[in-house]
Amino acid sequence: MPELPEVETVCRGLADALIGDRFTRVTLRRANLRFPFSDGFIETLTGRRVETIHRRAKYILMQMEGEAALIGHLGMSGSFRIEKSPIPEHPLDRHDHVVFETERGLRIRYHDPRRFGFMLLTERALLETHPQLINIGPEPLGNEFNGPALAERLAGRKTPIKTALLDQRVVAGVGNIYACEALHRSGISPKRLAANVTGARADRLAAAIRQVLEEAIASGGSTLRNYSHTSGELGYFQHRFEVYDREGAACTTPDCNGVIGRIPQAGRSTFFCPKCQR
DNA sequence: CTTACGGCCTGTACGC
DNA sequence: TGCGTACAGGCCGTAA
Repeated sequence: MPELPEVETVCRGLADALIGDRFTRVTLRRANLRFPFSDGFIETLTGRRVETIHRRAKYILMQMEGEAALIGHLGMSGSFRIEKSPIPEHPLDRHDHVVFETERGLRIRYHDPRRFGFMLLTERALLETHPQLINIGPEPLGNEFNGPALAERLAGRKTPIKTALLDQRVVAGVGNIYACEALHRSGISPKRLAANVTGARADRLAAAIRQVLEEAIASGGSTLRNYSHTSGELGYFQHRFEVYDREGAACTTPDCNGVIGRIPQAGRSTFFCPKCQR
């Protein structure tokens, strides 16, 4: 489920709640998610204070007091819930795989039915060069991300632009929804050869990627208020999509009158307007 | 190096 | 009601 905006919202919510707090108990309710939990996972985190929480692409990076750091990923179905005290209506269920309890009395649970998410321990000095992160492309909300930077990453790529946008080496954090949305907003066909997105088109696409992500983050933050529902669940919020999951509906582009279509690309659904996306 | 594809999991929506 | 199929916001390992 989560793409960059949702992960950003989760990070802010976790940061608001956890920075400066200390884990008093860490419980693993199974031995693995996508990957086995690192050796010493519980021992390394228990008793440690949380110093920083950041996002890189769709990864959650948590630096702990001392030399340890935690790399987390929500996969397709991961979420966190923060509870200030146990809520009777929300007992742990079979998909609550990790539970953190803190000195300030919080209980944070990680819930992930499909278990495509993961949590890995590393050393903070190795965060930048961790195999999971080393090949990730530029952050789309960063100062250095623009049309020329995007075009450079797309050069020589013989896949459709939609498929290329999902490659995290091209640009960090874009997933299926926002790839579709950004292409629609910039009027570019998802089928266009990636290497042919250059010049003004690349400028428009880079700007559109930045815009849709920023709007989604703003929407998430305001919807959740302090980045969490009253239930304490982080990261799930509804943003208005122009094309995603709108097959058969009218295109929202002014004076277009097209109908949103859906095609498979690289095993994923692409939603687009065949009329105004070229 | 890039690209294509199967696989990992569970849950849900839908057609019969 | 049940059963089968398709699909779901991600990414990894392997093969070509």
